[in-house]
Amino acid sequence: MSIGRNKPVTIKDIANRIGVSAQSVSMAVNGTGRLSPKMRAHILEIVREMNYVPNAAARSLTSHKSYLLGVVVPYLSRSFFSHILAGIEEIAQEGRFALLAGNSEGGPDVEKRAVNLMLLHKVDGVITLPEPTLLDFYRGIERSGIPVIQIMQHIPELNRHFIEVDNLKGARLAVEHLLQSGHRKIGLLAHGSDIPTARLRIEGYFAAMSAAGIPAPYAHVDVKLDIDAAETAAAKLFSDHPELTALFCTSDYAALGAMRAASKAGRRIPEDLSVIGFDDMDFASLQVEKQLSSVAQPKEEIGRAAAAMMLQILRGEPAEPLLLQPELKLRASCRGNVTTTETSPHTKPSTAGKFHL
Amino acid sequence: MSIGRNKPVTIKDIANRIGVSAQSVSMAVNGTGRLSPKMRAHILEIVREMNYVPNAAARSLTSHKSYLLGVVVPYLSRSFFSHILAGIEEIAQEGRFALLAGNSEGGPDVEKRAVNLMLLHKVDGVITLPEPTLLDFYRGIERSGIPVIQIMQHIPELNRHFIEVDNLKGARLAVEHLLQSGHRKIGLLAHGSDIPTARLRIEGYFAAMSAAGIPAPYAHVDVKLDIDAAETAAAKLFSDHPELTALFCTSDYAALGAMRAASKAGRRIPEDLSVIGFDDMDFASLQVEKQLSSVAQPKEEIGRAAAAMMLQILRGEPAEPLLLQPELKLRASCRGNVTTTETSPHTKPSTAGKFHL
DNA sequence: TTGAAAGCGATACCAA
DNA sequence: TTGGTATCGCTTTCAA
Repeated sequence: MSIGRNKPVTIKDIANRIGVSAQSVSMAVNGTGRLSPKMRAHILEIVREMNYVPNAAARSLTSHKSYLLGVVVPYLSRSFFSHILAGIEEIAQEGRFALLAGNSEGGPDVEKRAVNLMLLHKVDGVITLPEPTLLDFYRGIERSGIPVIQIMQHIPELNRHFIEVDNLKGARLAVEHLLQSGHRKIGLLAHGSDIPTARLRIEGYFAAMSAAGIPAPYAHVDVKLDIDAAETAAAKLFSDHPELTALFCTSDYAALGAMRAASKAGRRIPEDLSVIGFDDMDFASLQVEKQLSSVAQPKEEIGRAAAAMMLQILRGEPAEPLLLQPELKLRASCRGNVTTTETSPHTKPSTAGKFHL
Repeated sequence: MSIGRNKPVTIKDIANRIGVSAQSVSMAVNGTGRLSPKMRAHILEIVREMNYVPNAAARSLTSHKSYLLGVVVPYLSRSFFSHILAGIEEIAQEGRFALLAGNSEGGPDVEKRAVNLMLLHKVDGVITLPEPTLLDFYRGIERSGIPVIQIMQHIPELNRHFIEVDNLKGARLAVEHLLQSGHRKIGLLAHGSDIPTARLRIEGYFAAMSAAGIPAPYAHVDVKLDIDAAETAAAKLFSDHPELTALFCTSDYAALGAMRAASKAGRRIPEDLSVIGFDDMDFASLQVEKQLSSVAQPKEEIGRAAAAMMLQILRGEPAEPLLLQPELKLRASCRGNVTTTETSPHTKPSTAGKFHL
């Protein structure tokens, strides 16, 4: 066994071996240009035989295409973003693009660092969940010819290349369902009203309530995004408004806090209180008993759509912004609904795989 | 606003502008070689002024270092792997490495495809959760000079570069805790005994039981990795062995199924039955009431350790395999323990961030 | 339809 | 300490 790395086969080696020029080989490998079918086939045969692997760096240098896509999300570790990442990967890989993944840790400076690292690697495009203050930064990137696609939230001044989910609609779906189930005293437990997406969910609640002729805000608390804070706030809400029969929460975390508060206050779910959350986090369906109803965002689909839009743009085709539709997942936490233990598809481990995680 | 991409500044542009040679600039930028401090400072100033960004592809071509790290996991979307990925990213980025993320979808062919894509991009190293049947494939990669680091599970014949978690110890910790809490009738709900890591967890149970002088297997079911299957199996276990007071499950999914079965059978947790799972998935701590005790694997740490080992190897330093220690997280599902609602740190959304996911 | 030659942008090696 | 030059592997442009 040799210690040093054996030099990889280059396009020239192939060319010399067959006795053709380098770019004939290039053309054969890339399926471009005009080449006699016979020649092409022969070259490809030798390519396989000699185990030739093209060098993407060299390609990138001459062709100005790296086949690299950069993706930055606030927290790589969080389930929500990892589902998006997986969606992006699925499509990117089909287009023979590799994925450069970066973590912004929710801060503009780290985000910049992460994207700059990608820029250095000459990514063909960047998919990001952009920090609004980085408008100029991203603008510069687009000006340099690298398309930027925004997901989940977008900077309107930057471009019209974004994929979002209809948060307002999602909230309306949830509240309308509660109304249709006969609830009138529906409270709102909102988190971070300074976050645009959260704002829309709040608006959705108001819209649905006022459409039903119910003066709103009926009972509204705004809390920091924290389960414990939500629990405290919900407890207060319940004692201030004992007549509440339903609660819409703008996040599953908030809903979890609320359910804990309800449980401690001796309010049974769903008999005394129906609860609907937002995001359909894994834990919503993975409760032992009272599985949480939630407005699900099509996470993987967001990723797929973003990647598809990117490929489209890179092909030079125009792209329209996309507003994806959320879906209300009804589970045991709502009165009048099935109480069977349901497992949402994406969290259900396959029975066949070799990995159990 | 110009349509075309304005040509990026190259090292030559800088050199011409100042009147020095190209490699003086290169040296200044990379902090290598000998250069008068004055010169170096001056160059760096101009570099900043002209907004020079090095071209990683060109670098890769000459230096044979791409500063790209490939990471393949079975399922990018799953929380477990995304935490590992985040850990890797953290260290990689500190070393100025970018991350090429790939999804193997639990199958050898996809895994190969994913890694091959990375190879094409000339990654400096590959971190993988390897499919055992790909021994020869990975061997070829190592032979070509690209180090491969294995995480979670490893192919012994490949190399000694792996990071694992002590599954046996984790299981022992759990069962020993149950024993110390006074339990004697401790059941085992195991999943996929064909998976090496699962095997070790089963062994850990046996080891702890026999060390305590309790004939084992006491009550043992082996199920497919599926919550519903686990529930069914657990239900049978409970009716066959009504005397059981505790249950160790080799995964949190199995434990969830068991808790559901217990609930339906009218067995209260933890009064009638203590349950401990494995993996400390997000949903374990994010239960409304009965939070699941679980053996936690240091997911992020696995990633960090893997990346650190990679950097070490790339620096030419030798590396020893690492066996990380699991930690028993005691929660409400065990008798005799605190029943406060606890949120595990990594799943607790920060109160400060702008993102709520 | 194919071949020869010129870069792409950076580093490494050698000479000064 | 600094500058020239070859070269990395491939694509592209231009001739043939």
